[in-house]
Amino acid sequence: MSRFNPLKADAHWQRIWDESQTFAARDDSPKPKSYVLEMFPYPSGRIHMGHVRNYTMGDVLARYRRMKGMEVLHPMGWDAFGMPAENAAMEKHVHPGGWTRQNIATMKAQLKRLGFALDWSREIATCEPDYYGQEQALFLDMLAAGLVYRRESAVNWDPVDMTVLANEQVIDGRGWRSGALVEKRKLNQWFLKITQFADELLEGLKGLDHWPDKVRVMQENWIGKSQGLQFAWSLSDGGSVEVFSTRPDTIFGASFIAVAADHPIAQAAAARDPDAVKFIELCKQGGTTAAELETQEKLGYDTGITATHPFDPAWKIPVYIANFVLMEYGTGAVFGVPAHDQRDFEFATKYHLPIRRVVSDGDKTDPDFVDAEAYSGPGTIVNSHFLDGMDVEDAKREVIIRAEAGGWGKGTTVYRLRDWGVSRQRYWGTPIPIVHCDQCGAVPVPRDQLPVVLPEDVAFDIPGNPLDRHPTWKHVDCPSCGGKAVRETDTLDTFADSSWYFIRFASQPKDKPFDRAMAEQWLPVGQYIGGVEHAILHLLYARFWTRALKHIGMLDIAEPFAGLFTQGMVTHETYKSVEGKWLSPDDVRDGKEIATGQPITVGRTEKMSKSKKNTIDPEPIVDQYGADATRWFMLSDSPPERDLAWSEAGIEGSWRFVQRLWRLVDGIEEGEGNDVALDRKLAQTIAGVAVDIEALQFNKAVAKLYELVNAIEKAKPSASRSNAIRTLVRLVSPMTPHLAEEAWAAMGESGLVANADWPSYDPALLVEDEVTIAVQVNGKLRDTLVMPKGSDKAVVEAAARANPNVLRILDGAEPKKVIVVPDRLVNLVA
RNA sequence: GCGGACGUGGCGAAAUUGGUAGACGCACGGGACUUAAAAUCCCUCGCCCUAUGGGUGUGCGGGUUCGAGUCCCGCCGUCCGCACCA
Repeated sequence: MSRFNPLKADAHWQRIWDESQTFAARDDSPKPKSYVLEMFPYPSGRIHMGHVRNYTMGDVLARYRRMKGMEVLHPMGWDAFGMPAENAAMEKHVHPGGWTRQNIATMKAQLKRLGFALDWSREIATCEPDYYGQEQALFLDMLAAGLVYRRESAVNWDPVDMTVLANEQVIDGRGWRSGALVEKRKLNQWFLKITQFADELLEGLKGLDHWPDKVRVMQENWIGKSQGLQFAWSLSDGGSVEVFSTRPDTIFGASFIAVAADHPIAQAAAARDPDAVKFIELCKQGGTTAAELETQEKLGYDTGITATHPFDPAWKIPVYIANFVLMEYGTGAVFGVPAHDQRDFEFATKYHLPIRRVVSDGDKTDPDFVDAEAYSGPGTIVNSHFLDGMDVEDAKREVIIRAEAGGWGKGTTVYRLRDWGVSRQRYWGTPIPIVHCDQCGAVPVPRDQLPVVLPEDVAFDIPGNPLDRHPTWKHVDCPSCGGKAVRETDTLDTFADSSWYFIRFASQPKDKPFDRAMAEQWLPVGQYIGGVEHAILHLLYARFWTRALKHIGMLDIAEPFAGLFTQGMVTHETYKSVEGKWLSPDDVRDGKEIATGQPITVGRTEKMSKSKKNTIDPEPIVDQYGADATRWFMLSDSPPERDLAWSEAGIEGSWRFVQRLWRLVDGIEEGEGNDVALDRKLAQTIAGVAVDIEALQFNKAVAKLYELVNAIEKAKPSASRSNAIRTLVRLVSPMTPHLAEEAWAAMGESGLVANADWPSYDPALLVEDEVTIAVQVNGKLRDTLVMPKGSDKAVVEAAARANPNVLRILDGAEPKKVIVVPDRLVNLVA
């Protein structure tokens, strides 16, 4: 009996798939279309296990859908712009383009070795002018439609990466890539008007039934919609201050106004009062991490100004500068209602401001609020003149109506979402197709001059943007007046590149970003698979970009990804030497460090990372075990949304299974006669595996296939058995495609198993004719009965009563009650 | 603090949505084959006990039910996201 040799088989079948263009998606196919997409990789150098897991899942689905008769678009490309290329350029003195293209070549070869059913004819790399040039065209389309603007703004400046970051890219006050503390700077920046779509993006989430709730909630929170009243208080210095509140119903509980440290009122106070300056400085020192915010005291500085209550000219409250008010949110000023907001409560307690109850808490209606913390729940409005007796929601409406009627306020919706700042002071990105002219201002590059190509001759010996200091590149004539002008030297945030690549996969004409009809044939992506780390950034930007294109009338697709699946990480044990240094799995054998023979300590199983040295390079694994065993392991054991712990034993197990499959095929004996039990098992497996793959529950599909293999191995030769083996080859082909092709050919089947149909079965076989019925006494299992399916209740009850175990336990007693669940169980209650 | 997910053998996990808990895999142990090893095959495998049986068992404490991993109430713990959001 032979062994399956992946070294030979993998390359052989990969070449055949390649040559016959097996997985090229046909645009003109009459079959129903299906778009399966995994998040395209950044070409960092080599693929890692996370890629293998991600792409294996998508591949199984793509291959399965092909077998089910669908025309599947399953493309691959490269998110090829970005900073690591520039860092490599600085460290290793290579060109970012050369470095990136070399990485792409390496990683493409690695992906090919895993036998993914990808349509490589549609491969795109975002760093090539035929891609980013079309992106520049889209940028200009958005500009023309008023979705792009430029303004000076305080931006998040990453001093290590020397570039601006979007709000989404600042995590706990630090750059998402560099981890450096982000500074505020004023710069002229290009913005995309994502806020114009805030409500659409929020509402659209409701229809995304095939997205994880977690991701929908995260996006919902990020968009952060609040409805309330924006209104003005007139001030004792003759001015006024605009505040925003979601609780206008508590307006009669106001006891102070608080403004942000960089609010104009604070600035004005600073101009006349040195103590105010000191306080503002203090505010700016405050940290922004979770822990710091939690412990940070609410501090205020009384400006001496008072504000007049809009409903009572005689009612004055003080105006404070406060460290907890953010200039970026709402109007940068709030009115404080200590009784019904915990933050205001703490502030009022510290500065001895009145705490007035205006919402009843159960029976408590007393205006003197003496509770230990603020009450923010529902209730009836009290101590509030004309609002008394209303519930909170009615009172909100009433105050808004009166404010609007009185002309001093307006019902408003405020979003946390900010416009998307896309300017990056980097070289390795899509050049922003704009020319700055002293006479004409910012002028779009004419369409016939696109793409604006990145110059190749750049140097990275000093920090900063090489485009900015390039001797010639930026100096051009103004497209409008012909006078001397300079190019925009900022490039687009690379998240722009990944915001529409899935459209370009569906349609990639030379002369435009995409063909509308062609793109609409494939879109939306039916199943998108990737890491949860993109839950906000990439997925929100892509949703926005798609809606922007719809708004412009370029594409009639509202949501780009109908189905989303976020897969778990691949993890591995961590090891430390006696000296406490991280050790790679390669340095460890039998609990000892190979180099020193010293015992090692096994740490937590964690996400594979270079810093903890617990990575496993997929390539040697594929060398040793082949693509199929590697793929099989990626699908086994752990549910795909959870983490998968890589282990030597696990991959060995997968390897054994691949060989077991091969032995079945290799040792196939044509038998006579039917084995109905095996026929049933086969039918159940065909049906069950299909359900599991469709639900992306690969671990369950794997378990069912093991069961079938166990059953076939135990079965005696019969026509059923040889049929089961032939069918098994098709069932495993999405997971272990090389072995399946090899087996398919060995069994004398024609064509490729990749083009075979998913097996069918007789539905009658799914119906068991015998069932095992549990026999319980007082809810405890005492025995089981095997009976014909659909047996009469009375018959089943009689059989249960006659059961020796039951007789012994009942000991002659008559059951008080008998529950018979047809085909499931009998419970005798004594 | 807010939001979300989760908690089942030594480990990864399953359990048709209230009906035989632990399918399937990994590991461990025993055996067969072999001069030996590898490979392969067979058996055992939640825990406890007086063992062809019985008790107990799905983070903890209650509850509903003939019957709870699943439903309800109250806790504890782990992970993830957001956060002075007005």
